[in-house]
Amino acid sequence: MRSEKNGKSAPDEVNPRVDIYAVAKRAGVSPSTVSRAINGLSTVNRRLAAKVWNAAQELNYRPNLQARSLGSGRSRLFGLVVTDVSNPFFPDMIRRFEHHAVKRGYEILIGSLSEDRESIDRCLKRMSERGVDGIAALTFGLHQPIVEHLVEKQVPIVFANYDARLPNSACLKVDYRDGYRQAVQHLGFLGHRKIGFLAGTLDRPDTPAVDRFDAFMAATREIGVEVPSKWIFEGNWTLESGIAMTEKLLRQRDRATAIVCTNDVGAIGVLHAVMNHGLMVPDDLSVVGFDNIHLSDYTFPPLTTIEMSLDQLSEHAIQALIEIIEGRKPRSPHTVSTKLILRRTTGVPLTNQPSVQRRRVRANA
Amino acid sequence: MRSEKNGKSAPDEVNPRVDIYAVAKRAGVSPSTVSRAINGLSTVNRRLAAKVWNAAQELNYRPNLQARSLGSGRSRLFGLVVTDVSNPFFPDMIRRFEHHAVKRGYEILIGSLSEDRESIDRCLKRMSERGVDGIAALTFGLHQPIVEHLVEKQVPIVFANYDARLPNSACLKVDYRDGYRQAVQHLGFLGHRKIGFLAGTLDRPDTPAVDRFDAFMAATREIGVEVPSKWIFEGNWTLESGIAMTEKLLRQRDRATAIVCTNDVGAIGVLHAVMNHGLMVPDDLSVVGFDNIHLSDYTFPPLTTIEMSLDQLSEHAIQALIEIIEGRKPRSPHTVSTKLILRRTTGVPLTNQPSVQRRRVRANA
DNA sequence: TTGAAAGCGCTAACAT
DNA sequence: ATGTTAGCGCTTTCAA
Repeated sequence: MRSEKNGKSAPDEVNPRVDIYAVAKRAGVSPSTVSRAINGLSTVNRRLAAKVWNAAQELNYRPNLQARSLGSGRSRLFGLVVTDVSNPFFPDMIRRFEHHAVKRGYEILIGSLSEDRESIDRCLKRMSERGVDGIAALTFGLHQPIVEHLVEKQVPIVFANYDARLPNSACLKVDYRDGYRQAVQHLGFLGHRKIGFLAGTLDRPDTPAVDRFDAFMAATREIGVEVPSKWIFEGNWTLESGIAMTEKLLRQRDRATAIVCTNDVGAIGVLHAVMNHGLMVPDDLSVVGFDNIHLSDYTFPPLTTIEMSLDQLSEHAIQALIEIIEGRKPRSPHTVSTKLILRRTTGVPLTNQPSVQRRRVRANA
Repeated sequence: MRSEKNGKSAPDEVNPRVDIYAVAKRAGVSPSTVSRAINGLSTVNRRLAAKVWNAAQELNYRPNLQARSLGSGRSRLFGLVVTDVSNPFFPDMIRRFEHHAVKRGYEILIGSLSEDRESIDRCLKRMSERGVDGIAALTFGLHQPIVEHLVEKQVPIVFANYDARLPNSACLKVDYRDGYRQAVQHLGFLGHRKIGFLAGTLDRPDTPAVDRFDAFMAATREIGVEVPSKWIFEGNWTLESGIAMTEKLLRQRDRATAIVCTNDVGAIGVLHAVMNHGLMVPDDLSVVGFDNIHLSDYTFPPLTTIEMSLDQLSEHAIQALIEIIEGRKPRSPHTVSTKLILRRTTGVPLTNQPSVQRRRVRANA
């Protein structure tokens, strides 16, 4: 017998509790019928269902989702695990994911991982205590420790570009190949034959850095363009490494006329370095990014880049999770498409014609 | 009698359910004692508490937070309501908020609002069904409809720069004055007397656009600088309006030598427009942004801007919410500090000396 | 200080 | 198709 629970204010005569019993009473049916009607079970007589809906409306009934979870064993909560790199690309992903989750009736819990084991444990523990129905690990790396942590649990999980080979898991496949193919063919079409690449850290397999690099190499091979190793610059995803690597590029005697990047932030570093040298993009160097982060539309000049569909990524992740939950075998890897976004950082190669610079600046207006 | 609930797999002999009863049994105490020990109630005998903790450890006990919520009436969930403008500043805020919430043992539910009434209703409904313990409305505007929606509920809520005068509400005060004072004094120190302002939409009161504008005007007044209305440009927060307003500025015969902005995105528009005209920042025009969004460090040149502490904002919001929940009267408006971040877009005014342009570009390297 | 037991609001197995 | 009822795992009152 509690007179007043800590949190919610206690119901009284003036403000009686509105639960399924109240609704049931008003609709003249049993609580289970209310539950069934509210949840849209098809086994409910249409007329009764209508009465329930009316009663609920009149009483301004709001289901208590906590209770629902406890009763059903399903929380309608998904965990979204991302890495804590200050990558401007993640926030967008979070928003899209949130959006699609809500559309499907789910809420999401966000977990940011750093590299250390402890942050992973804490995050996964949090999720499990809240009873998430599934986890989307869009970490692009860090798969192994997550898998280890989850191997005994039964919670459904979906990875990006990583096949965990776990019972309740699914794998999303981002089509890097197609994106880089579009970019490289575009450069080839403009007349570039000397194309470089700004890579991320390539020291570990199964990372997006490696996947993207491979995709680029495959694409150049396809159009018969050779990429000597001196034009492959291993950076680390940061603006700074983009700048540093570009300095290196600009110092080379036989330099590439275009550079394709692993990510937009690195590409922006390239832009800075080129400007700092008093050279122009795209005349002196064409550059292509990857991610199509919000700000890539705001660079000077606006960055040509490859976009992966964050909407598809989120939708498919959620779809896959729901399929697992409902016991349907997720059909073949969901694939996430990519496409080239043409802006102003690619053009025909004009090496050794520095005199056009000023004119070009104005032409951009 | 259920043989197996839909969601969680049923416990069996090999994998028995680990709940407080299991822990109680192992520790040789009652379930209530376990509950009390786990929740750190001080009324528990230290030795018993230790036994409980051990038992919990050994069984790898994880509390079920759904059940906890249902029992206690507190969900340990906060709603974070933001506006859906594609403002690069919100993602950062979400991250910081998330971080601090988790530190305090809360999870957050994100809701993005558009202007329309329906999205507000949907969002607030979502939050109330999940039983959030409080809501932080960091919408910077849109206060009124939210208040209307919440006026009958008792859920604690905190606004930014808006005093709702609701029973369970608190107000965070962002110190715009100080930030713009620092910016204006910095410009004054550099020798600027002709300072313009790029405003947001000023059509409604109680918006950050107005607050920031007022702060700027107060600051110029303080140092005895007059700002004629022709140097006040009303934009709408976007890059495009930043560009358009700058075109206008550059066309004026007697033009300002510096422009202070309502936000970074607008300021970046200014940067673009200036470059498009073949002019240089800061020589031809100094510019100051506001927000210190991630990308403002990546512009060319890197943007001098005013930062408001997102950490303080989140921490204070959560603090205020917790104070309300615990019945303590939140002490006077929590204030959020701002500070000028000096980068490369401000310098001494060099109007009518366009010849320095090229040199300057290189000097930035 | 500790234990027993009655809820919290809902779902789902079982019976009808 | 609908009703009855026993939980879901925890908190908290009340009694000891």
